[in-house]
Amino acid sequence: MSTPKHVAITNELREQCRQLPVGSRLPAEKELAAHFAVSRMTVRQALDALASDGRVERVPGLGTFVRRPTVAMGPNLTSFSEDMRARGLRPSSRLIAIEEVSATPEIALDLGLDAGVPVIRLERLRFADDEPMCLEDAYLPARFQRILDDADLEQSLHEILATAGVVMASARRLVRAVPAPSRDAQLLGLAEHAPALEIVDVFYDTNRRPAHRSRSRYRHDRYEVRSDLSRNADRSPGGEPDE
Amino acid sequence: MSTPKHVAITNELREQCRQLPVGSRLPAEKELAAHFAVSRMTVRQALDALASDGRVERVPGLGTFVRRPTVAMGPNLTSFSEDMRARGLRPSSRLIAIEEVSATPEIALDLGLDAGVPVIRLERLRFADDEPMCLEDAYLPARFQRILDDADLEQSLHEILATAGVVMASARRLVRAVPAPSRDAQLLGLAEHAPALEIVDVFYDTNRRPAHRSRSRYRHDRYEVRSDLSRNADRSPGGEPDE
DNA sequence: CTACCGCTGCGGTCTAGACCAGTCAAGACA
DNA sequence: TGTCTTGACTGGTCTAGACCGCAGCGGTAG
Repeated sequence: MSTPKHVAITNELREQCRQLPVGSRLPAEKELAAHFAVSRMTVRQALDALASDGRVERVPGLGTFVRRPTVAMGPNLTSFSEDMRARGLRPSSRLIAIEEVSATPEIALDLGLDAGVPVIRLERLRFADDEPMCLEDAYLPARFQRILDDADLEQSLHEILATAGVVMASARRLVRAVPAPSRDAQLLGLAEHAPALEIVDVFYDTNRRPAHRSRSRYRHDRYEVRSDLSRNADRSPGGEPDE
Repeated sequence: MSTPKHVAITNELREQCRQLPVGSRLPAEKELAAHFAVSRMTVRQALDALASDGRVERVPGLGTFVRRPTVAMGPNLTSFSEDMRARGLRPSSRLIAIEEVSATPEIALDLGLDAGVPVIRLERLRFADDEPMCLEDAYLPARFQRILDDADLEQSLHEILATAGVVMASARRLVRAVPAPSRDAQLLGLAEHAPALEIVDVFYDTNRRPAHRSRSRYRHDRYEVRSDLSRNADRSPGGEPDE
């Protein structure tokens, strides 16, 4: 048994959540424990993971409920695929390149690696409703090689990694405007020297380890970033886990 | 006992982490369990919480170590002046226009007014260390007329309003890339048709009333937006999971 | 001296119970 | 009819063990 039971159960339940309607109740912990033939504590570990991912909401005395509304942008971390679906568009991708390259100092810094070590580079043209939306240039640590080897890289990278137990929990984001290089403009269907919205994300997994660094150039006429700001953006050290 | 043991232990250990040097090792789980007179699972629950907060790093076979506190500031609302100072630059402004105009439908919607009512329009060229940084086109409800009459509009608008008791508490932000119109490019010192980073903010005061709507076009080569994303950016009201 | 091997201590996982507090509906009582 | 009690749920907390794989150390064999 290479993967821990609670990880397997987490994945199994995550898949079920995807298919269940929002708001529906999951089986009780005892029932899940019986169904998976494990102890209740193990089921709870899986449910805790789903709850901290925001996919599920646990209500004492009532049950555990599917919570899909992962709604809008704002301070919420979303993958391209989630983002597009939230905007009512159908995401798809075309793989342009996948290769092993040496990490540049910048990439190495973002991924917490030494410069020059091998990393995986992934270039994808991403579509929304079959229209080009952005060109993505992504880098991942070489330790994900096996995961990516078995995966369909025209699917959501975040879902591929999540299935392998690597869940993105936070990200550092940089947004700027750049003139689209002519190759990018051509791929995106833009005029020469049209502006592009460049977003550089460094994603961290649940262990606070950098797991994915991407630079995406979006069509300026098809994409904008929404966010909400507030004066008191502070996380409290208080005991209450919610709110 | 009103607070669960694992919460109390979490708080106790968090305090200890603050005082211990970064990188130092915490006592082993067994020792902590003995010290707090609880089971090891309870200690683990506390340590899991600290680990997911990033205050502690757990290394199998070695121990649990204090991590450097991660700053991870959320999306903070800042005025242009605060923003520039935070980047180590000296903010200044040149007032280009102040006038009373009729609200367009878009402006009226953002400010919660009826289309056509008079609003105050303010156009300012904003500098950082005396170099052009952005061109701001701002709209405010006419009720602020008297406040603005007495103010030096080359200072921070947010500070002027705060002095009059109108404090900005939250904002909705839109970020996109646009080709700079030639007049804007000229004022900003950009080449014709260079990209600009356009940020549209609608600021709300402490009463959740819209108070200020601005569209700023930033030089793409001098400005970028940084932000932190996380998976759990909960929404406030008591939205129950049932339909 | 080096290479290997086993020991010990560490966190990671897992179990099979237990009791608590909250929710809610059904039944008992006024 | 209306209110109260009861009990059968739920998830929340907690225990006292167990075995695993990994890291580091020290001793031993080459």
